[in-house]
Amino acid sequence: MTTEPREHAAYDFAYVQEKWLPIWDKLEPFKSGRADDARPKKYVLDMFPYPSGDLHMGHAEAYALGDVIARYWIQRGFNVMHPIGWDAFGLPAENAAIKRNEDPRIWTYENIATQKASMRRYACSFDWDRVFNTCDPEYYKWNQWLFIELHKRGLAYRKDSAVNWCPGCQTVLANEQVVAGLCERCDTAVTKKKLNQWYFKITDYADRLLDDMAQLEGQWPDKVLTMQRNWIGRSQGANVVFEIEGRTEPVTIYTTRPDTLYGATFMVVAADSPLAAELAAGGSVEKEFTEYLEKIKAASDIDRLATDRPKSGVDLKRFAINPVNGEKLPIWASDYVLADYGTGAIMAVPAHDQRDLDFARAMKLPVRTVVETGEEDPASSGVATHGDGVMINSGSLNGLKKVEAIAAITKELEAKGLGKSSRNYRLRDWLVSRQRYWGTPIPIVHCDKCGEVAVPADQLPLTLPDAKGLDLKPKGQSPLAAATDWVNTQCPTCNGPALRDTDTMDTFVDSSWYFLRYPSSTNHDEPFSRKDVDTWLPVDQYVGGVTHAILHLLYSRFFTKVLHDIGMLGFNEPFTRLLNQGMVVMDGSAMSKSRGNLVRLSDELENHGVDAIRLSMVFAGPPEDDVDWSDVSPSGSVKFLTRAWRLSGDVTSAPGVDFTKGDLSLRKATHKALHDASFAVESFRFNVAVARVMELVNATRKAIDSGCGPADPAVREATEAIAIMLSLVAPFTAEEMWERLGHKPAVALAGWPTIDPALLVADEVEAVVQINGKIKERILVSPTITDAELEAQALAHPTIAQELAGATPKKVIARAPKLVNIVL
RNA sequence: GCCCUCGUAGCCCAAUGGCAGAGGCAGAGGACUUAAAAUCCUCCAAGUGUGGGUUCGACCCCCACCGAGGGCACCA
Repeated sequence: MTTEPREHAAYDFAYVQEKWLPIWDKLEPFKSGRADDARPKKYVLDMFPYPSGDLHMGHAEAYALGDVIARYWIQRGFNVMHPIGWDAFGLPAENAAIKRNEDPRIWTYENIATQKASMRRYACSFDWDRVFNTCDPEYYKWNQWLFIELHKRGLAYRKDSAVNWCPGCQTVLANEQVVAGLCERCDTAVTKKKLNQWYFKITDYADRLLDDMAQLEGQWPDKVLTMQRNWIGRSQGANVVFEIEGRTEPVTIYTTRPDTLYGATFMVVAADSPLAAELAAGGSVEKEFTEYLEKIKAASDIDRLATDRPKSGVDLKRFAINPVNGEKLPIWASDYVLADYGTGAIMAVPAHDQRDLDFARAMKLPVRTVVETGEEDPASSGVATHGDGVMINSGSLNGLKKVEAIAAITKELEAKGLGKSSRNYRLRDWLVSRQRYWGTPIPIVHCDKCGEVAVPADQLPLTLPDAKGLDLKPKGQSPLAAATDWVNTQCPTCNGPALRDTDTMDTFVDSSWYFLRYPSSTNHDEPFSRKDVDTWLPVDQYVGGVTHAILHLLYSRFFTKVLHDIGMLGFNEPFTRLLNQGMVVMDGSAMSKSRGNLVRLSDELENHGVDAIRLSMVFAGPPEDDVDWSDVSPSGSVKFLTRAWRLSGDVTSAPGVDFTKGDLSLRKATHKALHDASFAVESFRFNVAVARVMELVNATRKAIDSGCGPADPAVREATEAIAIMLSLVAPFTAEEMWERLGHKPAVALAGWPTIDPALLVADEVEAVVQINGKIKERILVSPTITDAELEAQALAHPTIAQELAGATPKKVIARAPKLVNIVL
């Protein structure tokens, strides 16, 4: 736009936006420093977007918050890297491609261009030199390289397993794509299907993923740490060996309560485990068992997850021998025991485990209490007791407490070779295969002679075949399988005919290490250089939605640890500090087209301007809270920005004027605002920082209109401070103010004003005098007064003396210079 | 069922255990104006979900309950 400035009495945000964007393009204020930069580094990272269309309100909030942090540290003199890229592989592009019958690349790169242009207009302080997209062969080449590194170390492997299967979409689903038992996209009930798939062995890192969280304590939201702990779900217990009648091999069970071993009255094996099938085979129960197995396999996740589901199972008519007392325990098969947790078999102690008790009552099995807790007998109450108590009916354990009994029995079992202390995890290995087109091809060749062979590094990237001619519709097999020219290849080892793996990688692989690539985004020889990561990593501040609290963050932590072990990284946690912003909602619920409460970002920007929208997002409340757009007032933000902008036109002193000659009370307000705003930003209370700027704007307005007047140096000092503070939130307004104040762009690089500590202390402060906690008097005292002096002044005060009426205080608490409390 | 977070003016939100109010929205009145808009000034409001406890002193710490939101969910 080349319109001349209108005669605008009011601040014209549209004009100001068009005016500064090309100037900033030329200045490139946010290029992070290169090798010779002496400033201390800060790596501020926003979670990269998925290019699903243009930016929406959620992006507007996230990037506004990340920008405040990045711009703050730049002003504070740090060499800030604030990069952006696109998480560009994934199903929405594939679905759009199917619908439009074109290559997913077209939709993806168009959307990236759209989002990039919107980010520029939104004045994000990104370093545009470091951009990459995960669907660029130059990027996914390194996914493949990393896959092979994991494969070399046994951390990438294939296995048969029952995976989530959506009959509607004809594809496997990740756990996170199954919402309440339904496919998140088509709402079809998800079933299980046995498939041979690739996994990453994240379970090898379970303990470190848990224990290293100690480093993150206080730096990450507690909520996220708790969620990760629960997700990993480490439990401490013991494996116990039970002999089985008529079977050579004993069966090992896992329990967290070995102390209750004498209370076991039956054993349960997972119905879908090989063990259950073997124990049922050939016996009178085989038919009944097979029917049961068919029934539970047909059950959807919906049924399986129902909380009040009655227990079911089959008596296998076989017996296990309790190692501590030789008792014969009937063995049952049931679906309440999971085949892939622990050993897939449990000892059932109905008195002290609710599930076992429910099962025992349903099947009329005996209940034996072995911990006397003082509560009602579980056999009659139907409520299992979990608490501590005294062991009974337990041979050598009788009389012991829970902890003592666990130690004693574990030791006893270990001595006899019948058991040992053991740990289990809820965390499962990460299923990375996807039967989809738009992802990173798995760089493995299957050869009849040589088995699975990694594609040699010099043949990477293994690029996706052209989408033209491929049917991308989901049909249970990867679309890549149909690209016969691509699939048929030579074995890299024996040069014989071989087939490529046709699956692609989960897109979470792409995002698990992208933050390592930004410092080396143009490196063609390695995924990242050790020198670059040593310079920039770990990420000092990560900003993103809480929706990624578990998966993305857990996977990234896992990758970081693996790369640390390989020797490519010198640290083991990728993100030092984490901020989770809330969502933008409307009238209390998430925005959606179907709900009819969608607010379009482009409309809001059109109506109120970029700065007002950014300000509204930041000022709406604490960043981790949801922003309800019906509660915020963008027009109020416009009003405030206009008010601030007007100050810059009122200042009449010249740039460079000596501030120390300025009005003292306004100077104090300025320095206090700078001090408080710094503190607020550093503790993520951006809304409070904005409130401090508003106060200073009000104080400056008053000083101009009815105080020291526009020519006072303090008015310039205050207005310049306002421009600099506003540059974090409202860059256009701030830049315009900065120019009107007689400075050259860019205000983003002006530097945070130095705070004079002498101006932060008041000459006199008001101290409160309380009697028995009730305020009786306020007195003006020096801020440096001692406790004793304050106490003396308080007691000598006429009002207080009168109140006391000669009574001797029991106690006097003085907290100089704020208050005195006299206790009678 | 288990775990986590949060309840402060009409609304959004502030308050290192020390005067409950910083800021904003909405509302009322006034100045300016022929009038309106814009702008400026002034005013308005809760005793902190409920009940206990610790403390000289509690919005803040502890316990119980009520309410809202979120996470996990047959993990032995």
